[in-house]
Amino acid sequence: MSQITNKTLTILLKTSKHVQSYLGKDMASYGLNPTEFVTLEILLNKGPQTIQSISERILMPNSSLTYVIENLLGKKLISKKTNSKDKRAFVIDLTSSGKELITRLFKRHEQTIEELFNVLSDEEINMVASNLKKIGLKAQALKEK
Amino acid sequence: MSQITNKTLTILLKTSKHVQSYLGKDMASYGLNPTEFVTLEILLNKGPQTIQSISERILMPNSSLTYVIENLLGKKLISKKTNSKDKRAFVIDLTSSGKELITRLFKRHEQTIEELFNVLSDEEINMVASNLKKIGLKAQALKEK
DNA sequence: TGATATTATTACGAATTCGTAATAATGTCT
DNA sequence: AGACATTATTACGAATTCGTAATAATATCA
Repeated sequence: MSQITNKTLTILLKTSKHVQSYLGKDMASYGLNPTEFVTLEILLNKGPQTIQSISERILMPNSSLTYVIENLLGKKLISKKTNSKDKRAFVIDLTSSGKELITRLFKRHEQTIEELFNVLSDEEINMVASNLKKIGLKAQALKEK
Repeated sequence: MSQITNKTLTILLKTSKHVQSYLGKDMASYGLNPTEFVTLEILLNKGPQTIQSISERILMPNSSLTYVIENLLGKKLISKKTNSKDKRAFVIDLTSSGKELITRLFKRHEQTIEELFNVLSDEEINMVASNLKKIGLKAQALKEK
């Protein structure tokens, strides 16, 4: 039993690395690194967010995210405004050029992902997703205890 | 269609992060970081290796691996000897204390992984492994072209 | 043998991520 | 209001990883 779990773990981590490496290369051709890309993607699909909220979504400490936010601000792709409701937090949002960029790139990105997953049937994709999700939740639970 | 692939991609990357984070915490309690651990694991299970060979197995540039090797040498867990057959390459091997350590830790590590995967049946684990492998190979192929 | 390509390693600067502590605003409870 | 906990952010040093170029030994081949 431990043979297959260890092997599966290795495959999981390697696959993830290969995929990240491939997508990273794609994103680099847009002038963005993977973290910058997902940050913009979240702002596009989920709307304006606080830094804290983004950091939870992408599983990155907010101290690290600061660096990403600064770069995106430097590129004028996002804005950072004070929130009248809660003066502790800033609200991050896409600028118009940021929105234009990520909208365009996200379409290309989706095609890239489709190409990646077309080695599997829809049913297989769903099964992989649900099983991976179980493992992810277990890992999360184990870590916190 | 693109909905499920994008969602599955997110799950894959998140799961991988959760798992790495959990295992990383476990390894840190042994005084090793994940890269150091897998390096020792490879030496244990695959025998003595050149730096080049290790770097290919763990998908890390050898320029990065140098840093890892230096740390492991500093901890006296590995040795680095010249190879009479090919004077370009050094051969990395476990020291006796390194072998003792990784043998002990690997047993604990296997139990940890089993606990992680026991949310799935053996059949499901095998299915996840084979499907992920297909995606990994596709990503690798796409990246190289 | 001499020229050239290949392989393995190293050097090194830069990018990225992390962890811990400090700061400021807010919420809670008496 | 005052004491205390919580939340969001920032500061900052350190760890880790990457990419590119340089070096040295070896292999190949005319």
